[in-house]
Amino acid sequence: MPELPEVETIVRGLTADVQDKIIADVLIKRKDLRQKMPDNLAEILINKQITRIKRRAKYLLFDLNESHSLIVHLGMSGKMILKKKDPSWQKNLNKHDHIAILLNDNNYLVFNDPRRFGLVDIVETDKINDCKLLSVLGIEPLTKEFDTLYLYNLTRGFKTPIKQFLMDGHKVVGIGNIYASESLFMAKIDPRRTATSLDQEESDKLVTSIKEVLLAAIKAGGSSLKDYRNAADEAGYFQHNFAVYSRANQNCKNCSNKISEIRQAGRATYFCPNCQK
DNA sequence: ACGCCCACCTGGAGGC
DNA sequence: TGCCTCCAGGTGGGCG
Repeated sequence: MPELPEVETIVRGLTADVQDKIIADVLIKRKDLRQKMPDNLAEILINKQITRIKRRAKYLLFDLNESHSLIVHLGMSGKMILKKKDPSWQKNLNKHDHIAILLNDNNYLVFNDPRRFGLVDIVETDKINDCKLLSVLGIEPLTKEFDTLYLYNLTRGFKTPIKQFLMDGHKVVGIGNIYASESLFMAKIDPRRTATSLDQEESDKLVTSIKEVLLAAIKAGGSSLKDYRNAADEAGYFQHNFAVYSRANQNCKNCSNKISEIRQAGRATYFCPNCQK
């Protein structure tokens, strides 16, 4: 569920209230997520200060005393929510709350993930870029390095459809099923086109569109289709601005033709066959 | 290496 | 009410 804008919204939401706090206690209820939590996770976390909260791709990163970094991925259904102080915090956890982190102001962070496609891991901060999860990641789309020529060169030789290419985190990170459809609509590019078929002009439009769509979604606090919530447990509202996603058979906002829904690699894709070539 | 398919897991929605 | 099928913001492993 959460793509780059949703994770970024959580990072921004947590920063003011969580940065510089010290971890006072940790309760782990369930370790068997997509990847099993390390056995020594709680003992590493306790008494560490959360010095910085960052995002890389769709990962939340919590730097701890410049020694370790806590890595959290929300998968499809994960939430990371800051809850107000509660003397019975350990007893009042909900179903699918897998780990709770008590801070020294007695507020506590809860990671909830019904489908358990997410994960929680801990690595030494100076080795974070070499760790298995992060070392394979592609470029951040909101950096200046991600420009027309970068995308043009990156796509050379790839016959996979451009929509699937955009969703491949080994190439470009953060773009999931919603923002891939939205970006391609804005760039007027057919999602079924092969990646390598894009010329420089189209690469330019696509780079611009990706950045615009992601920034607009961050500004709107992310998209909440069903269960996405920010750090304060509130819904985002970018879903009201979708041009094509989940709008099958509705009118295109440009030309008023019907929006099409197709399946690509098992995922729904939405596009306007009239506008997108 | 690339491109494709599948699995992982739970819950909500809709059909009958 | 209940049962069944399909669907969902992600990702990596395994195959040819």
